[in-house]
Amino acid sequence: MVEKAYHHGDLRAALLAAALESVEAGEAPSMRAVARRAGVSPTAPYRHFADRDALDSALAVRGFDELHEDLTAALAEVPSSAIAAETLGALAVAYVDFALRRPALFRLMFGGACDPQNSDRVRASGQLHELLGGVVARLFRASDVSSLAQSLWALAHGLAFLHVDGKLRPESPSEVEARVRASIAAILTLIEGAIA
Amino acid sequence: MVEKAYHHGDLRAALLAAALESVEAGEAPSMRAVARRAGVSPTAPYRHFADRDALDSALAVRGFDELHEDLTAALAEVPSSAIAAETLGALAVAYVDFALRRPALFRLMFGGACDPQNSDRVRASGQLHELLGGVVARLFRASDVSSLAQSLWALAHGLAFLHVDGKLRPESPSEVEARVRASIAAILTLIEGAIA
DNA sequence: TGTACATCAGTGAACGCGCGTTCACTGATGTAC
DNA sequence: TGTACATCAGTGAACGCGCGTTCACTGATGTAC
Repeated sequence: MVEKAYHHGDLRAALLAAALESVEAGEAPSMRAVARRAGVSPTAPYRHFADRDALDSALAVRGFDELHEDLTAALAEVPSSAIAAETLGALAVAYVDFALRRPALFRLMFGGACDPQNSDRVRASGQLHELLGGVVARLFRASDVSSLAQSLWALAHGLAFLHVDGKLRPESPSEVEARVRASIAAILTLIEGAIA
Repeated sequence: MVEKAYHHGDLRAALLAAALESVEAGEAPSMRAVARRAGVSPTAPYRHFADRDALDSALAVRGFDELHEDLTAALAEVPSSAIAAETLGALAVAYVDFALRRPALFRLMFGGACDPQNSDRVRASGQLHELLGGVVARLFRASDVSSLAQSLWALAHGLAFLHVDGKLRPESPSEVEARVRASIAAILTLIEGAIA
């Protein structure tokens, strides 16, 4: 699986991949565990990540980037003539879907345990802010757009977390998917009714 | 601070209190750390908790119980003539408030890391389900109440988590409080408009 | 094309740490007579 | 009330573990001449 050579080629990428496997397997992505998984000596990661925190941050950044891509892709599939509910629904579904596909990564991104100073991380999560804020601003010309954007993000975020944590009635993946859509529809329909 | 005596009196309670301090201080509530904080030998906790997991679960149960109390209290202060938005707003504010006052406990409760089999824990989080479901059922006579309840819970939960994780623009505690109210109001007003 | 050397990526031994958990123990408490 | 004894809560030494991190190292790569 791992190309064995003294110089690995792209160990940094391999380590990140290993860390992702680690984290999705429910293990903490420790420096040593990640090195082990990548088939490399325990201290090799230090050539690519200053310390444990840097590894965590790099993982989180990757998560934010992927989530951003997913949301962008979801947005691209919505026809520009779509009403707000359709657009927001698509975004929310993509958001929850990401969390369900990558539960541990999602938790790591939002777990808050690791340092919020890391600049890449700030940038990556900032992109999310912009994307969401932009969409809401485009859809609603209300005065307090930021508060509405916050609420909508929170709705998707809460659905994601509750499902990831299994705090809702246990269901099969496809049922979960359907339920999420139903929940989103429930609120979005009400909102649409008020706006239209 | 700690009454020094061979027989402690209520070491279990003291350990739980120490664990809460631990967790709110940002440390992991390890068996040893908790014992240390309670001024007791490293193995004393084993008289009261089978293992590390039992400690975690006990903490989570306590968290769920406290949150349930907070929500019940918030509900009691809402006049019975209140419209849905007022009732739900009060609940959501109490929910977010709990998360902000006890961020680490909140994360522990919903972090999902520890075992979901624990029966006390299932009971404690079940009580939350009932409370929320009951309120929503009372307020709305809609057909799919469970999906709506889920959405509303998710909204509060998402707001709580985003604030706890500092994913929203950093703000002073009082500003956070105001913003939460504003966000809730933003959506609830729309819902009210659709229903009234 | 060939050699000398600097650079750099990965090694492996070693450190000290806090952890969870076990064990045989001991001191305090409470109950039976 | 007083003594004997069972019960139980807390002790402290000890174990093995994986971790983060350091260090001096070595083998591969690439560049200058």
